[in-house]
This record gives sequence, structure tokens and C-alpha cells, in this order.
Amino acid sequence: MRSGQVTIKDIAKELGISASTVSRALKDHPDISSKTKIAVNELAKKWHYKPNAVALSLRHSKTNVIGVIIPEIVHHFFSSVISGIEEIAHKAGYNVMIFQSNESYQREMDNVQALLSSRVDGVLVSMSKETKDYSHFRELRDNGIPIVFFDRVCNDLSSDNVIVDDFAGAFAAVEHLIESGCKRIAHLSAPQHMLLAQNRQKGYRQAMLKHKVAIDESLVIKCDSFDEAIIKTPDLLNMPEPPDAIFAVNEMTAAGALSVIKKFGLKVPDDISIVGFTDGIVSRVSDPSLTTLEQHGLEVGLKAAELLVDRITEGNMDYEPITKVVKTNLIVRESTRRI
Amino acid sequence: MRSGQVTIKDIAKELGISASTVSRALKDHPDISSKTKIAVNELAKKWHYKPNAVALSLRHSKTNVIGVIIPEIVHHFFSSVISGIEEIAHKAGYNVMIFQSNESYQREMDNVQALLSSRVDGVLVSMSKETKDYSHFRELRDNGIPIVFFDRVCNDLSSDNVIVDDFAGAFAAVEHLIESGCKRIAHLSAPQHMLLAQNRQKGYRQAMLKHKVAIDESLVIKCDSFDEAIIKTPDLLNMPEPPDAIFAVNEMTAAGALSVIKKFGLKVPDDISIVGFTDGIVSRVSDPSLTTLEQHGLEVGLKAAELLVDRITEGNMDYEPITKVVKTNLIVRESTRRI
DNA sequence: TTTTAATATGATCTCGTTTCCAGATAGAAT
DNA sequence: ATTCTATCTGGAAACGAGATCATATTAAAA
Repeated sequence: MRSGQVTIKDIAKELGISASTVSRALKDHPDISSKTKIAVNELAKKWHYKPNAVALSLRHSKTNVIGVIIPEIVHHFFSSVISGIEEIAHKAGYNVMIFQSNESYQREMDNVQALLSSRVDGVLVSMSKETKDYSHFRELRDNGIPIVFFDRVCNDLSSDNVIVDDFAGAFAAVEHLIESGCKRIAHLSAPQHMLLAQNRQKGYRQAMLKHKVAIDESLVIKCDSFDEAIIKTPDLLNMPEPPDAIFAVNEMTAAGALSVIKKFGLKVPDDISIVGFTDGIVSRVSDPSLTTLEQHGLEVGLKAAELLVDRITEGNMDYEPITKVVKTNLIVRESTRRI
Repeated sequence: MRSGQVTIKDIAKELGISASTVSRALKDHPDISSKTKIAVNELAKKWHYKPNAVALSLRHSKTNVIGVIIPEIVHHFFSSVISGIEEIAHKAGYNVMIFQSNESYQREMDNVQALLSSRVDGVLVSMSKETKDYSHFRELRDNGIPIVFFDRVCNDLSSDNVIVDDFAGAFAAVEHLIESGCKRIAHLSAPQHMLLAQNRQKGYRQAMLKHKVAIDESLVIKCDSFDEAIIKTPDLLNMPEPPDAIFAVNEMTAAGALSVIKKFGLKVPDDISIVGFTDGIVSRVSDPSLTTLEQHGLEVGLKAAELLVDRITEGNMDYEPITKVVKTNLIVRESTRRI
């Protein structure tokens, strides 16, 4: 038969009519006689004609593709965000292209170049931990490609953002610890150039301040992964005055700390309480299950994709950037004392 | 400035030369004078020229895009497979488009249509649980698009597959249970139209047979999710002769069973041993940590993508399908007795 | 001086589709 | 009979890049 897939020209040739007529017949243009329409549509169906999206993209300067850059897919939060994005994109007729930065700035820039080359209609980004320069994102915008940042956003760039209410979440978590009787609360934190990390730490400090609990700065350390927690938690526990609670910046860090604490023979929550961030499966099935903040990854994905689709539809790049905030809520489980 | 991104024509017009010359200058064609080359390349750099991938795709009938259909991204195994796929694809110059079937046959067919329209160069598929008809996949192949199935594959379709060694894994798991003294071993299984489920069950039966342990058919039940395990495990425990071990078809089912068993006040592994499948984070951090089979999702992704890229490069659709098997290995943790 | 060859560039077509601009044919109105 | 209008269809250009073919200019060889 033909090589490759069926085209409008194939149909035109078979029926002895012009390509323009076939094109119009397929989209039910009023100019075309119903006789022709029927003939065309029947053959198109028989031959499984599928419009060539590539040709359409070129013609309309619109690819109907949304690009997504995330640090790593293998994280419950990010994969659920993608799930939300895919959901909205699918409904709005967009396909989703995924790029991982693997927390590398270089790789993130490469991804942006690929996105530019691909002429995607819009981009969703959660920045890598390394990223401190944002010119590659500016380049996207200068080329008329709207961007919506989510979760890992930055202040320097005036852009659309969808973030989790990190401050309020952290505040609620720490307040919960204080109210359940904890006095020496450690904070395992992420690098402070990330807005997310700043806000969570602010929430921690504000809650401590409000309840007049002194902050021991040696209890506030940079520690934001499972492996790092395995290494650094022992130092905390070996202090002369060890903490009686830990507020970790994310789920896996909390899990790492928990694992060390159990190895030390300490009881959770009797000796030490733990609160994490992000309600992943780990928090639910760990023993004891972890008190944490529901981060609603799916909703972040939905909101971010909705906003992006709107921006694309508007087609105007002179918009006033907005920031949408997805509420978190504290889920009290077994790793903290109920009051 | 210009609307949209810079094109070859823009550069040609600015320099007062033809588009063909610019095109050749950019790819260092020997015909072009070095003076022109320098001028073109400088302007291209200054204006951030990026070749339009859409135009190239149309011209060359090659999109450099790989499509991936998976049931759900929000699963450690699948997200790690994607991670592997993205890795290889990136190296080979392909972009990755993600589609979720959400375990729906209808949605899976829609995805295939979108893939056909997008003219992707190849497709990676892990089928939905509902899928029992494979004509949509045949249509892909009939249009010259190579497919590699992974994990959720089927026998009826003669195709390239990358699978986990489910039989051997299950066999090893059950043998381990028997050798550690278990006699009444329950199997929480997935629907039998899935090859994966068949093989895991075969492994279970073979191991029982080899060691001459009687199989109580009432201990072999369909149960393949966390929630289902929460519902069905109590029935097992309430039997007159409850099982002394559970071999679950996947990680979350094992986690669900574990959670019920602990609620019943039974000790793991003293009263009941548990083995799952897939070495996700859950198995590692649960308490007790779960003995399980390392499923190497990343490696499945790498292998599948490599195979697909090879098929695309070959460009010949008359190949002999092969099946690659990724070994599993048993990781003995706290949920089973060591011998 | 004329032929030959090397060098550098432009014009045109193609990929698949849409869309604007013409046309052809028919019937209705003048 | 002629003009007008409605109905249907075809041709060509365009989207961006690349490949083939053609051609102009200059320099080297005969």
C-alpha cells in the first residue's frame, strides 16, 4: 500500500478530486456538496485517515504540546503533579512532553533548549535545586511561550506560580508540636535559595516565636533527603540536650530521621515526635505512621495546567502574573502526640 | 521585533542572502564561503536561532518523539521506568511524550489515536488492566510505528517485550517462605488475563509443588491493591486455619495486608510472614520492612527504550520480535524469618 | 583566447494541511 | 437573451527547513 500513513492527497487522488476539497469535506465546510462529503468521509474512515499533527502544527504555528520540566519523576509529589497536568492537558487537547532535570542546572537549560526547538505552546516548570540563574526561562518568555512555575518557584522572576502554602503548613505543623508539649524542636531544612524552603523555615520560626519557644540555632540544619537524614540525625540525637521533636522539610527526610531514631532505641512519639511534609505513601505506611502536611500534588498539577492553558488561549504575553496557592492541611498520625 | 521565533528566512533577509545559503552555512556545508558562514552563525547566535523541530519533522517524516502509555504515573515502579526511558531517549536525541491510560481501555485507545496523529517515531506501552483487545496496537504497527511493551505484556501479540522475570521471582519468594518454615502460604493475586499475574502465580504453584506443600485454593485470592488488601485480608485471618505467610502480587497489596495484620495484633514475621513484589520505598520504610523482589524499574525503562531506539534506527518493520527479561532478586528484610 | 573547473550562491520543490482567491456551472431574476 | 447569484470546486501560496538542480563569477588549464 502507501508508505507511511494516509494523507489528504492520497484520498484526493483516489477520488479524483483536489486536496482542498478533501480538506473541506473532512471539516464539514458548508461549501462542499453532501455527496462529496460522504465519499470523502467514508474513504477516510476506511483508510484510517488521521490528520498529521506535525503538518497542522507547522501550518498553525501551534503544536498543542505542553512541556514539563521537573527535577525527578520518581517522587510521589511530582508524579502526582504530572498526573494532574496530564488530566487537564488531555481534556484541553494538549499532549504532554516530560523532561527531567535530575536537579542539574545544566540539564535544565538543555531541556529548555529542546522545548524551544519543539515549539511547545507552553511550559510548566519546577526548578532544580541548583538553579540560581533564570535567563533560560526568560528566553522562553521572550519567545512568546508562557510559563507557569509550580512548587519550586522563585521570587526574582515575575511569573505565574502555583505553590503550596508552605508557610501556613509549616506553621501549623510546628504549632501542633508545641501544643503537644514539645520544647526543643529541630528543623531539617532545604537550601535557602529555594522559596519553598524559606517559607517552611519562616513558618517554623513564626510558630516558635508566637508560642515563645526559644530557637536553638544548632537544631536548624540543612538536611533534605533520606540519605542525608541517615547521616545527620545521629548528631542531633547525640547532643547533650537532644531535640524532643523534628520538623522535616519533606517526607523522605522525615522517614530517614524516623529510621535512625528507631535504631537508637528511642520511641516515637514518646521520646521524639516527628512531622514531615507531603502526604506520600511512605508517611501512611511507615511505622509509626507520620504526621504530615497533605500537599495535594494532584491539585497543584491541575491548577498549574489550567492556568497555563488559559495563558496559551489568551495568546497575549503582557499579562499580570498571578500566584495561586494550594492549601495544605495537617494530618495527625502516630508520630506525634495527640492533645 | 519578530513575532514568534527566529527563522532561517529572518536571518537571510537581514543579511541580504537566500534562505538556502543560510541553511547551508548553519550546517557548515563546504560550498559556503567562510565569510558568509561567520556572518550567518554570528547573527544566528545573537538572535538565538533554534531550528524549528516541527518543520524538520515534516520534512524528514521523523519527529524524534517517543510516546509512552502507562496505566498510572503515580506508582514507584512506573515512574522509575519512565525515568529510565527518559534517560535513554535524551541520550539518543528523542523527546518523550507521556500518556496515562488510568487502567481504562477506552482511554488507552484514545492515547493510541493521539500517538498516531502525533506521528511519533515509536511507542512504549504497559497495558491497562482492562485491555483484552489489541487491535489498536496492531494499527500502530501497521502504520510502521515500532512498539515495545514492558511489564504488562500479552502473549497474543507477537511483539517486542521487556519483562521482569516474574516466574523466577515468585518462585524464589515462595521457596524462601517455605524454607523459613511456612506451611500455609496465601497468594494475593492479580487478574489472570495479565501475563505478569499468571507468571507470578505459576511461580507460586511451582515452588509449592517442588517442596510438596499442599495448596489450599481458598488461600489463592484475587487481591491486587492496598485498598483491596484492607478489605480481604481480615477474611484470611479469620479463617479456622489462617495462613502463616502471605505472598502478595505487588508492593502496595503487601503493605495493605501488613497494616491489617498489625491491627489484628499479630506479629510479623513471628505469626505471619509477608513477601511483596517491587522494591519501592514503601517496602523499605515500612515497619517491619518488607521482604520483596527487586523489580528494577529503571532497568526495565532503560532496556525497553534501548530496544525501541534500535528498532526505530533499523527502520525495518519485518523484524523478529524478541523478549528481554530483567532479573529480579529477593531482598530479605524483616517481614520474613531468616533461616 | 577558449575551455574547464572550482567556488559560491539562488531558485524551486517537497513534506501535509489550510485558506484565500479564482473560476466553473447551474438556475433564477431581469 | 443577458445579467446575477448561489453552489461547488480547483489552484496556489504559506508554514520552516533542506535537498536537488541550475547558474553566475572567477580562476586555472589548455
